[in-house]
Amino acid sequence: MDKPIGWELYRSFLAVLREASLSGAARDLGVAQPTIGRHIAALEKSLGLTLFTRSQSGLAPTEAALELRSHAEAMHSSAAALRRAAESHGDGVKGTVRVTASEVIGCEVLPPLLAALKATHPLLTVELVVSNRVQDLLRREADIAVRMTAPRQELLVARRVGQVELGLHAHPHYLQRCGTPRSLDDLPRHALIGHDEETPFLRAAKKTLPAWQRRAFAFRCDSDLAQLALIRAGAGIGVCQVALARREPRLVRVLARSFSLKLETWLTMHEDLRKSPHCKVTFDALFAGLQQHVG
Amino acid sequence: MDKPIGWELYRSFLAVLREASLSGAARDLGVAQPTIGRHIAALEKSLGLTLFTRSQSGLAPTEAALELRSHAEAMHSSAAALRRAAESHGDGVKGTVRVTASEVIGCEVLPPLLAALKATHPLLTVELVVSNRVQDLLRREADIAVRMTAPRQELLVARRVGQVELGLHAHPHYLQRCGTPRSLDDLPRHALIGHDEETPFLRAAKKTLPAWQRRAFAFRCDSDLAQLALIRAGAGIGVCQVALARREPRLVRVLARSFSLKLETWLTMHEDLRKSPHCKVTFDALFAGLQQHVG
DNA sequence: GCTTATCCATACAAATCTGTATAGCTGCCA
DNA sequence: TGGCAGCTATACAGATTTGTATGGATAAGC
Repeated sequence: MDKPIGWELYRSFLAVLREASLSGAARDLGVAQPTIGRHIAALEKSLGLTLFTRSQSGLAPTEAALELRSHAEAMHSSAAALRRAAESHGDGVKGTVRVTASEVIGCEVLPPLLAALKATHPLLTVELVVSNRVQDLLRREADIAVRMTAPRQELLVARRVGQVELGLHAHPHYLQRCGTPRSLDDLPRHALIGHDEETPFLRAAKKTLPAWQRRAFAFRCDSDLAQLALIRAGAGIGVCQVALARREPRLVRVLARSFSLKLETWLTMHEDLRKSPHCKVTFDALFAGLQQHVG
Repeated sequence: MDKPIGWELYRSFLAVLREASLSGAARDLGVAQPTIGRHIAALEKSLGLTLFTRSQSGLAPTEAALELRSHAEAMHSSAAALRRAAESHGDGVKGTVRVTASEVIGCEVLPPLLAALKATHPLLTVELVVSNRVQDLLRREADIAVRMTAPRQELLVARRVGQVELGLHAHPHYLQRCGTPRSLDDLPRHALIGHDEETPFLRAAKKTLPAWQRRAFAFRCDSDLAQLALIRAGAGIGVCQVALARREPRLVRVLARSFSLKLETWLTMHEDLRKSPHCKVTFDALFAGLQQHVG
C-alpha cells in the first residue's frame, strides 16, 4: 500500500483514460484486456482510490482519475520526448522532430516547407501536431512550435518571424454573383463567414469591424480551415491570411483599407534542443520558410 | 525495435543514472540486480543505443544517456506528483505537499511554520526540499516554492511576500574580542566570512561593498547555513538575514548604514493546485509566516 | 424480438519476468 | 601479497504476470 508504484501502471491508466475502456486501452498498448484490468485494479489498490466506475459500456473516470490525468499525460510526453531524443542522437540530421502549429499554418503553410526539409535530409522524420490549442513545450508536447503570441516562458528559444496579415477575402465567382462591397456598410448585405463561438480573435475583430458579429454570419464555423474552404468555394466573404489568398484558387481581397489585422508570429523551441542538429536544422528551415510566407 | 517501450524500463534507467551502478539501482528500487541489468539491456536494444559503458566499478553513462536523463527525471517528477495528488484527494486537508526553499529559509525559517501547520492539520505530510537550485514547478519538482526572484513563468500563482533584508552581522563575543568596525575602511582588519565561488550575490555585494571580495575573506564557504553558523560561533563578520540575527544566539548588526541588501521574496505555486485544499492551506500558512518573518 | 457487436469478469495454462546463487573481475587496505 | 568488498554477468528454479478462452450482460440494428 505504501511501496513505489511501477510506471507501467500509469501507462495503462492513461490508456484507459484515453480510450474510456479496458478493451480499447488493451488494443492501444498491444496487450490483452485482462492485463489492463489487473493494472487498474492494482493501481487503485496502491493509491487507495477508485479511479473508474465499471460498466458494460466501458469505464467512466471518477473525479479522482481526472485530477491525476495531467500528470500521466506529462509522463507520456516525457517518454515520447526521450524516444525522439534517442532516435536523433549522433551526428548528422536524423531522427524525429515534433512540430506544432495552428490548423491553417499546419495545413496550408508548413507542408511544402516540411517536404523540402525532408528532401534535403532524408533521415529526418517529422511529426506534425495540428492543433489550435497551445502545446506546452516545457512539458515536451512538441519540440518546435509556431505561435501567434510572443512567448513569455523562460527556457525557450524564441525568434520573431514577423507579422501575418489577415484580411477580408472572397472568390471571384462570389463577387461576380453578389457584387463587391465598397464600404463597411455594404457588408450586412453579403454572405459572411465567421466563427460560431466567441474567440479572442472575434473580440479583436469587432473593434475595427462592428458588423463582424455572430448573428450577421451566414456561415458559422469554428474551423479556420473550413472557413478558408468556404471562401475558396465562393460561399461568401471571410477572413483569411493575405498571403494565402494569393495562391490558387486566387482570392480577391475586399475592403483592404477598412480591415486589416496583424498577428505577431513566433517560432519557439526548448533551449535544450539547440544542440540537437535535427531540431536546429528544422528550426532554421521553418524560420526561413515562414519569413518568406509573411513576406 | 520499433514497438512502444514499457515505462518500467525508463524507471530503471533513471535509477542507474542516479546510482551509477546496477547494484545501487536495484537496491534503490527494491529489486534484484540482474533485473536492472536486463532492463538496461532491453532499453538499449529498443533504442538502438549504448547507454552505459560497463565496468567492474559500476556503469558509466554515455553521452547519449546523459542527453536522455532530463526526460526520465521529468517522468519521475510527474509520477511523484501523481502520487501526491492521489494521497491528497478528497475533502479536508490531508495528503502530501512538497515545498522547496533555499537552505537558509528551509532550515531557519520554515521549520517552525511547518510544525505549526502540521499541528493544525495532523493528516498533512510535508516534503521539504532544501536546495539553492531553483526547482521547476512546471515540471512538478515541487508544489510550492519560496523564491528570491520574481517568477516570470505562466501557469504559476505567485504572491509577493516582501523584502528580506541582508546585513553584516557578528556575535557579541567576536566584537568584544576584535572590536566593532566603525566604517567600511575598518573591514579589512576583520575576519570576514564570505563565499568561495563567485555568485550573483557576490557580484551584487561588491557594488556597495568594495572590500567584499574573495581574497579578503578569512573564511570561505559556499554554504549559507555554515556561514551563519560561523557568525553565530563568533568566527567573524558575515552577511545574513537581519530577521535571523534577532534570534538566539543574538547577533549584532554592524555598519547597518553602509551596507544593506534587500531581496524580493515570492511564494509560488502551480495554478492547478489552487483547488487542492492541502496546498492552498500550506500556501496561505507559509505566506502569513514568511510575511511576519520579513516584518 | 432476435441477432450481433461490445464490453467487463473469471479460470486456467503458458510465457515471461524475477530472484537466488555463483563465478569472475577489479580496486583497496593492511 | 593476501583478504575483503564491490561490481557485473550468467544459469536455473521459482514466482509473477500475461494470454486464451469463455461466460454474462448491455446496447444497437434489422
